[in-house]
Amino acid sequence: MEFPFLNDLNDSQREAVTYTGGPSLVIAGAGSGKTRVLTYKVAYLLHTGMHPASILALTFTNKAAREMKTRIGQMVGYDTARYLWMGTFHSIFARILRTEAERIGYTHRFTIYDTADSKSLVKAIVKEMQLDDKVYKPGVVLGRISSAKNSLVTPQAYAADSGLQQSDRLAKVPMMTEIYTTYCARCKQADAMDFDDLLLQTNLLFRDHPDVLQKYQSLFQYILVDEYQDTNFAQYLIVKKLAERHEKICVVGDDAQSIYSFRGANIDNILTFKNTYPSARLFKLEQNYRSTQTIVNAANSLIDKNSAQIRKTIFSQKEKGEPLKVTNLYTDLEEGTYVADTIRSLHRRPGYGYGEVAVLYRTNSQSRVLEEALRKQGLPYKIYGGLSFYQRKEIKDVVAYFRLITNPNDEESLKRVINYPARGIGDTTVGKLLDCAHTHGASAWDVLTDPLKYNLPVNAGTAAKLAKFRDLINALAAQAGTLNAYDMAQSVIKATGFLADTLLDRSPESLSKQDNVQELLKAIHEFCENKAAAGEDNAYLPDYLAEISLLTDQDTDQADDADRVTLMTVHAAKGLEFKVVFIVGMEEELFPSAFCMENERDLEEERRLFYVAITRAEERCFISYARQRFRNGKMNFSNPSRFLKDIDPQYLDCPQEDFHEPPRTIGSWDDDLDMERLRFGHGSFSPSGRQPAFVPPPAPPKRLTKLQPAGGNASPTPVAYDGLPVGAYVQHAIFGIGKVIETNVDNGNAKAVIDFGDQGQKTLLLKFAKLKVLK
DNA sequence: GTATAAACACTTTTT
DNA sequence: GTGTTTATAC
Repeated sequence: MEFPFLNDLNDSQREAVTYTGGPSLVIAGAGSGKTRVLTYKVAYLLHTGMHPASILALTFTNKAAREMKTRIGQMVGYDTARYLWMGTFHSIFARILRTEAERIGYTHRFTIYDTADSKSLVKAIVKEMQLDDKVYKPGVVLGRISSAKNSLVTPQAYAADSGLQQSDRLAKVPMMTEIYTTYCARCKQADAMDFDDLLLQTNLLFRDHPDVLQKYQSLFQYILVDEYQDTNFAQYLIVKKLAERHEKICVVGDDAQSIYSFRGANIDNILTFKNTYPSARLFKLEQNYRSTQTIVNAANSLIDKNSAQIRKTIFSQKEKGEPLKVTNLYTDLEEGTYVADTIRSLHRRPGYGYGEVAVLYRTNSQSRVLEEALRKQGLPYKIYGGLSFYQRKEIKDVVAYFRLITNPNDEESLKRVINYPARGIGDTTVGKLLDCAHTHGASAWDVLTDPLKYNLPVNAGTAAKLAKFRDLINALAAQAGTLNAYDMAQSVIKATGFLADTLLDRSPESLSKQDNVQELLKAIHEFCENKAAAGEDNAYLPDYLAEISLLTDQDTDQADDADRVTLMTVHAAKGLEFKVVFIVGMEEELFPSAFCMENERDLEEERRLFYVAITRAEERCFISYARQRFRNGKMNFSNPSRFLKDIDPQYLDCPQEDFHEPPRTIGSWDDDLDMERLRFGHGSFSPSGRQPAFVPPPAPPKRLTKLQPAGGNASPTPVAYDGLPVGAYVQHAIFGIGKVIETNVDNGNAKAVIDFGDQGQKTLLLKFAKLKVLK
């Protein structure tokens, strides 16, 4: 029987889908139908008679896996699709690790530490070792541990590596080896793996247990990897080992969209795929179905400035489209107003619903001003990023109980809940407990189980409190084998006193906590029902935990189909598309980020990030930058991003200035003037969205002639106005060009009467008006 | 052992 | 400007 779906594909897509002879690399340009190729390829493999359980398809997000699974299910039937090994790297290998856990000294119920747990553990270790946590910053230390794990460097290897040792000495953190060693020992003691362990331990498992490797090698007849440009060394090696036998592997990705190197992703994996698999075929998907020709061409001209890449010619056959509009604003606040105004004006046209619009920024902190600007004008929006559901304190607390019940050795969970709700077990006692455990090489739970054996130095009252807590957890653990996850969850929040504690007060925070916990219970209920519906007997607490510990905010987004503007970071936007895209904050030290400007490699990644941002747009792309911006509580002055110069100007619409002007010096006279303009100018110029959307913003301050002395301290001294002679021509942002009729000082404020021709005569306060004097 | 205030630090973050 | 952590008093 002929595979019925081939007609849905273009030539290059079809070639990529039907080639199953050996390793293949599919370079999928932005918007070129990458997911389509992956899903069709899986369907095609099934069509050729391959069993679903012998296909391994790896993605980076649960969402991607879920969507692909759904689409394949629609093509070949859910009863087939459900047997596919399709999921994130982490979830697939967590599953394999649970099966094989005993081989590497873990139990199948091991806990997965999230980043907060890992950080807390590092912090505790640094403190115990009496090191300065200003020097050994937990985040930095964890980063080094994470890179080590992603490069498959175990603590022993770390100690033996002179390069790493020297690097640590240079970074003034010579105790890294000891911290790393202790960190791993503690995780093991707690029967816990962090995110990186899921990949590292899989590698160790395959390295040290050839029979296990062989088992999975023969199980997986075909391996597919999505977003291959984002794989790190640990992922690369797992895939390589698994594929070693049949070399039936297809990886899909786009080197131009590699933006996760800070998480260990190595772009070389995709760039040098041919070295790993010399017989590999290369397929390029170069037709972009998403964006206008102008957007595609602009993005091409940008990415062309990068040196490390696989050359390709992305093209679009859609309409030519409008140029990318670049806009210069004075301040971040005005940028917000500009975005809101433009969205509103677009929205008046049919086909431009709010849901078609996204505002993308480099850092989450930029969202505030934008949010306020949109809210001020009553525009509906949704923000991605920030605290996810599972990172909220109350949820983490409840989940910590679940974790502790499932795995009492889970020290991070124990620390979290042993005194929450308050049971009179304070820091001192917990400190003694942990200290005692660590000196005896036991887990905290071991000590709790038999305090006398370990000589825990506490008085009788404290000992009783500890015993009570221990009995509570034990009692719940005993129930966990018989009750399903939902019944258990209810039992937990009652028995632990959690419910009573949150119900106690009626403060708004407490009410919101209750809501969130109810939400959690609802989710657990759904989980149990789904399992029951599928006829599976794995709806117990550990099963639920195994599922959620690898879930993140991306997965919890409510089916929110309300028509809202989307606000998110460029990173979060990867893989998405919008009719209209705003890219804001295109400024030096922000985009590219100040942290990425030192070496060319990082800079190229930032350029790819900009590329990702532009290629999210289907029809219109608006790029803006501000001259000054609040950052970290301070006002900062900035220059336009160097990346703006990388785009071929023929695709841009930027009338008001070129961004080739030399860098401005901070604290110059101009900037003082700017500060003044910001403070006063704002109220008169960005009122409630009166400004028409496409009015060119005021000219850059650089070209301003002095209109008033830099008496910025707002003293009541009369302000001179000798810089503005009667008869001079000036330009105003809204009224246009006008002639000065007269100037005067009224109540210490310099004023000018200006004739704007058909706009009429206006009396303007010079300190409010942004006037450009024309020569 | 717990509640307050000052001190602090702050890119991006698929898991 | 915001949220988190640590120091201090209760």
